[in-house]
Amino acid sequence: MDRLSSTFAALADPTRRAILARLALGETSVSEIAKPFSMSMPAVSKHLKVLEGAGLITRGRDAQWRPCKLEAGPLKDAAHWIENYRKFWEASLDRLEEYLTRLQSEPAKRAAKPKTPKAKAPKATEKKNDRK
Amino acid sequence: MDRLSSTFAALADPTRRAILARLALGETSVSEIAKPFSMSMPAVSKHLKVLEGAGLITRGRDAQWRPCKLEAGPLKDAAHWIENYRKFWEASLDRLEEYLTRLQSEPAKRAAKPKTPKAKAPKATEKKNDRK
DNA sequence: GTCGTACTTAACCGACAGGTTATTTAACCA
DNA sequence: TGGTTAAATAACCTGTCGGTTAAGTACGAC
Repeated sequence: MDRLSSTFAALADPTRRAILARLALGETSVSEIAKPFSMSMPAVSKHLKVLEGAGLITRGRDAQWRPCKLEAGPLKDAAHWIENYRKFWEASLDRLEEYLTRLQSEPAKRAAKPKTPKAKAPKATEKKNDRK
Repeated sequence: MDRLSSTFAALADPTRRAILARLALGETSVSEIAKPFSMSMPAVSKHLKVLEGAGLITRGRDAQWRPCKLEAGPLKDAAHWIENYRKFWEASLDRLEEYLTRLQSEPAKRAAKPKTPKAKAPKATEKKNDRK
């Protein structure tokens, strides 16, 4: 699997995101990581393996402990990929603001014709509404 | 599934990322989206369903066509989540730069003792190296 | 109507993800 | 040497993913 895919796949699990959040506070052992979760050690171990496979953590050795450490490199690439779409969500916000502004500047439209006979359709305030 | 998880899960597939890239160029039909891929229409349809489920696209209706449109809102949340880890990868880069700078400023160290007897270990340039 | 086009849904399949329990490895301690 | 703790691995189970083919639906055109 390519790097970006395995990064996103690793981030798709809330348990793994929580583990990363914990590791952001500092390097720590597996059992310490496992504590907040109601699942077996092997399950946590598997999650760590996924994170390690994605390059998001590295594991050292300290006696019988295997300290895990956050490695945010892949996150940088993921952020960079997403960044290419920034203009789209910013454009959406612009459209929302424009819409709200228009609502404020002409508030009479809807109240003006309160009882058009047989007008069941809601006057199509938005262009098209195909949603069910 | 929570929003962030389904967003990352949707992004974990290269086909779906390619679809998003195509939609960034503009709204288009399903068969148009399917063209670059060597897979059946139902497969593409499933990918679109995943993207729609994650809120990354919306679908309209134009006769028998179902135009797909990029909705980058969830990407914004994903970017925001990742952003919390920016300091970590920036810290890594700082460490790398520091390392490279140190290498340049003292280049004699390694060349100075070319044949220390039995010194197999590479003089531990880094503080601790638990890496395998 | 019925024909063709665009697309979705249904049913199926192999592979993998996420969890379990039981066993094994690795290291410290006495 | 044997015992304890930390963690990984093995074997297994179930559900979901990504793909298939075949059938169904929605729409425009004739």
